[in-house]
Amino acid sequence: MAARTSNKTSESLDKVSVICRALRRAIIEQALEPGAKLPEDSLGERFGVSRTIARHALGQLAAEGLVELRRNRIAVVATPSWQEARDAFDIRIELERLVVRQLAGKLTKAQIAELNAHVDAEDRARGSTDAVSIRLATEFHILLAQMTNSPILVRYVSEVAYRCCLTLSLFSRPHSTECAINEHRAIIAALGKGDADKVMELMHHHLDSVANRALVAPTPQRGRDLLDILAPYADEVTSERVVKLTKVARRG
Amino acid sequence: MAARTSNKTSESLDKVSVICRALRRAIIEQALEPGAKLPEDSLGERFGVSRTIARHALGQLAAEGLVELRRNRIAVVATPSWQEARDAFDIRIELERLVVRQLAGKLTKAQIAELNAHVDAEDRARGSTDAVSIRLATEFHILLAQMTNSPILVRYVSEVAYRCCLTLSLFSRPHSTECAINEHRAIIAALGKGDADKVMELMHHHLDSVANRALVAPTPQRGRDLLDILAPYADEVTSERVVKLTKVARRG
DNA sequence: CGGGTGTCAAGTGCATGCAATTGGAGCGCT
DNA sequence: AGCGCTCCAATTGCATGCACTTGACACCCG
Repeated sequence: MAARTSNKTSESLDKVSVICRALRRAIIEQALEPGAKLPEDSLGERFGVSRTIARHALGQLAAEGLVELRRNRIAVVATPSWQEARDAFDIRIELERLVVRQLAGKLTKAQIAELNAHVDAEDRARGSTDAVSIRLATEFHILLAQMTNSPILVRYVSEVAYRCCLTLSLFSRPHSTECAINEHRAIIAALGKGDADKVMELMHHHLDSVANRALVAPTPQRGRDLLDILAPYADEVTSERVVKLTKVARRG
Repeated sequence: MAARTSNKTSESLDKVSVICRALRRAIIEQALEPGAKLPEDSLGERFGVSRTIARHALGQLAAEGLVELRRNRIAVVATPSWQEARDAFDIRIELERLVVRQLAGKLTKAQIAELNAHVDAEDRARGSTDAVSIRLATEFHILLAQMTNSPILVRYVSEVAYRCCLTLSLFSRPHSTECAINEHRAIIAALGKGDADKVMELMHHHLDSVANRALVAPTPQRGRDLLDILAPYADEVTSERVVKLTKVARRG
C-alpha cells in the first residue's frame, strides 16, 4: 500500500505469545525456579522488546497461574503451596478422565502412532535431566487433550498440567518418570481397545500416583542471574535486536 | 517521602481488573452481545484510561475466553460455537461435581445460610430480565466453588461458568431459570446432609438439564452504540476523568 | 550500639506518540 | 453495472517517557 510494504515485519507471530512460550518453558523446566524475580525491563532486554510487551506477557502468565503479580513489586515465578499443588492435581484428574473418556475407541491409527512416537521420545530422553523428562511427560498429556478437538479442554488441561509440572519440579524425586512411561503406554493401549471405564481408571491411577510421589521436601537454590538463565530461551526469538542487546545487558 | 506524598493516587485498586470486571459483567448480562466490537480507545475513553490499560484488560478477558483477539483487528466478544458450548458444559459438570464432592457435609451453618440467602435473592429477581437471572444463577455456582477454599478451583469454575453464561445468553429461553432455583435448593439440602454421591448426582443432573435447554436458535440483534451500552458499567469506575470524558465521547 | 529517619536507585503504573496494518469509500476501467 | 485499484481514516502494535511506589542503605540521635 501507499509507498512501500516492508517485508521485514511480516513475521507477525505476536511477540507477547512468543515471550510467553519462552518463559513458560523456562519455568516448567525449572530454569526459572519458583520465587525467581521477573523484572519487566530485564525481560524486555533479554527478549529484545519493550517493557510494555514483557508486562503483557507477565499478565498472561499470571492468568495461567505460573507467575505471581504483586502491585508495585517485581513479578515472581509462582510458588504453589502444597495444598494448591494437591488441588491442582485433583482438578487435573477430573479433566483428564474427561479427556480419555471422550477419546476411548475414537482414535485413528495415525493418532495412536503419534502417541506412541511421543512415548518413544520420552523413553529416549530418560538419560536427560529430570526437568526435561517431566516436560515431555506433561506434553504427552497435552497431546492427548489436543486430540479431543476441544480448544477449551486443551486450554484447561494445558494450564493445569503446567501448574502441576511446576510443583513437580519443586517436590518430586528423580526416579518418578520411570514407571510413568509404562503407564502412558498402558493408557494408549486401553484407548485403542476403546474401554472407556478402564482407561479412565488407568488415567486416574496414573495421575494420583504421580501426585502422591510429590511429598518430599523442596530443594531451594535461588539467586542465579536472570539474563544467563534466559539466554537459551531467548535464542528462539528471531530478531537482530536481541543480539545487539545481549551484549549490552549484564547490568544485574 | 521526598517532598510530598499525594493522597490522590492512593485508590490503587488496579484499573485493569476493574475494567475486566465491568466488561465481564457487561458480557455475561448480554449488554455486550457476542460479536460486539471492542475497540481499545473507545474502551479507554469510556472508562477514563489509556489504550494501554484497555488493551491489557482485553488480553486478560481473551485468556478467559470471553473475548476474541485477532491480530491488527478490533477485538470482539467471543461467539462460542454450539460445539464449544457443549464442551464447556461437559468440563463444567466435572469441575462442579468435584466442588460438591469436596463440600458435602463440610459446610458450616453460616455457609449454608449464605447459600440460602443467595437463592432467596435469585427468587426475588425472578421478575427481572433474563440476563440478570442467569447471572445470579451463575454466581450461585461460583459461591459454591469459593467455599472449597481452593483458589484454582474457584478460577476454573468461574471461568467456565462465565463461558457457559455467555452461551446461555445466546441460546436459552426465558423460562429456564424457574426450575433451576429449586435445583439449587435441593443441592444445598443435600450438601447439608453430607451425602456426597447424591449431591454429585444432583449437580450433574442440574447442569446437564440446563445445558440441554440450550438448543434453540440464536437471536441476533447487533449494532447498538458501544458508548451507550457501557454507560451503566462505567459508573462503577470512580474517577473524575470518566465524567469529563463521557461528555466528549460520542464520536462513534 | 540499636532503632528510627532521610535519601536514593530500581522498578512498576500508566499515558502518549509514531509506524504499520486493515477495511472501505471512491474512482476508473472494462 | 461489475470488477479492480488506489488512497484514506480508523485502529492496532509497540516503544518511550514521566510520575509514583518501594526497599535498602546510610545516617543521625538517643
